[in-house]
Amino acid sequence: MNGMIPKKIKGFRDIDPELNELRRSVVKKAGEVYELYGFRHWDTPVLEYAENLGKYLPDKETVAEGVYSFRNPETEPVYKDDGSELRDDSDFVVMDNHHIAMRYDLTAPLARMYAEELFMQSQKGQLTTKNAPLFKRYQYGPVYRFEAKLDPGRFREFWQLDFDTVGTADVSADAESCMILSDALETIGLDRNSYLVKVNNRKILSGFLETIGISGAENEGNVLRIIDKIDKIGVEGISYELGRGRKDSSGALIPGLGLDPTIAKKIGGYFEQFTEEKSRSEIIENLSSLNSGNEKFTEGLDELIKIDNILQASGYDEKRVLFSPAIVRGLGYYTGPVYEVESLLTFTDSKGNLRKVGSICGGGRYDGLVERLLGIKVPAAGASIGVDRLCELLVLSGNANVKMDAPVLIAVFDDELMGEYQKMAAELRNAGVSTEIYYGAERGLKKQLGYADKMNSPVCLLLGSDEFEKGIVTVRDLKLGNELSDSITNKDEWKQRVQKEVPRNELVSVIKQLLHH
RNA sequence: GCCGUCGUAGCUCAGUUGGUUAGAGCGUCUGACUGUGGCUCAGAAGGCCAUAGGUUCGAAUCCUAUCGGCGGUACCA
Repeated sequence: MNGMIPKKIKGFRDIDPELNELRRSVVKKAGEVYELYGFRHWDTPVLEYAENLGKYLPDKETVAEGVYSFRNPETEPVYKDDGSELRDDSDFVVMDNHHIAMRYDLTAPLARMYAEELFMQSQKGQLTTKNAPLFKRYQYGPVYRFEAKLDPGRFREFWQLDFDTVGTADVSADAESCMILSDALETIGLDRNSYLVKVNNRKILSGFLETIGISGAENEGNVLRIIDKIDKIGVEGISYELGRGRKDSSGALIPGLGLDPTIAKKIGGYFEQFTEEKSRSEIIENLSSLNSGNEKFTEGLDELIKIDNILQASGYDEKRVLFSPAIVRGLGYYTGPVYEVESLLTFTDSKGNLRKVGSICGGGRYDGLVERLLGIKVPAAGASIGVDRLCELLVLSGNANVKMDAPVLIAVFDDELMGEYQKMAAELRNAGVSTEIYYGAERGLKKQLGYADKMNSPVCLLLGSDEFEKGIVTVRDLKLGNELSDSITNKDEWKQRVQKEVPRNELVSVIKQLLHH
């Protein structure tokens, strides 16, 4: 040992076969839905230059907050904005060990991939917002965040399953995002009543705040961050936090934003109207009546109306997609419609409390993300399923029904017969039956059957010299044995029922029959 | 990060106001059953009571720090 006991890093997990299977089925089913909408599967690397990933660079004050990053062991040229190599006074190319970071989502790498492809064109001025190519892709895989607090379903390494459309400003793409999320979740196996896609528009929020005198990215962000908590602390709670602050249930003091009470009241009053669920048309009506002619607000509202029209035309009612004017989404980069999916499934925790995991998908429109890398505004929209959180939820709520086929186990009695064991195994595998020969060191039959039991093997094959000479195989139906084990009375009789001798040349067909019942 | 709370066998937990040798159930292993798991019976192993200090004649129990879990809060591209 080198000063470290074997253990995994906090927030990282070993994935067992059952969870792997569940995750695989989630990704497969949702991916097929994405493909139905014309998205193609791409992958990008886990590591990226930190500069490309966003503003989260080490060595700045935002340091490593939330990201895993380090220096590239290899030195490479430093580039200027126009893509040419930076040179020092002696005209040598400036080399550096660039900062490298593990991706914290799949959207930033998408922006990099898109921007990388078009960089030269953009430098030559051949690329404009107008002719930026349309690009649709979906992608899944692990992303990494250096989270301080790890809730159930929240990890430092976790999978996301994204789809994005780059190169369109049409909010039809946003409407489609909501439809896709709904379709995907239902294909994965969620009931229509067990989730809700909720939609809002940042332009409406921003416009509203502007009308009451809150503008500028920082002020807006501060307020939005508090509004985002409305689900948790209610309208009253956010009023306090906007103003003087409040004390929470644990007695901790939460500092307020210190806004003028009349402004805080206006904000509270606005959201008060949306605390109960309303139909999309009611919300549109409601928002229209609140519209004082602010440009952003009007634009956002028009987009929402368009989204509603598309959803209606496509047959997505309020059971699937709702408008929810208090949805903010934490991410700073959203510029228009935002959406998230709330799971309504519940589970009981170890203390017997009924719990939810909350949001399982999120997305929205981010018209500025590619611009940061390319200098040209390229509109984009997309969404992501939090695969691991969803899997956790499916397991906890008892909705994870993946079937795992375990292999037939061939018990080993005699090394001399190993050739025969291999031959049986090959025959079964050729017939598509997954088969395993017991290679454990301890060969007591108890051990071997115990292993088969643990692996959940449906069948165990016993072949010793007796059977070999007689040209038979003893086939033990472990699955049937398990079913009968409750009613076991007479051991010998029970053994007779679950075990039979099968002629060697009929083995494959008998096993296939056994497995299919 | 901050506040609170908890930490006793592999797991779930008992453990009296500080008092001798720290318990149970489940699981594991062994045997009854030398080629037959689950049922049954008999037995065994397994603990520096999270770690490190301190208080005390005496600490699983009280105090402090650290680490880990949980809850809340903050942050979340």
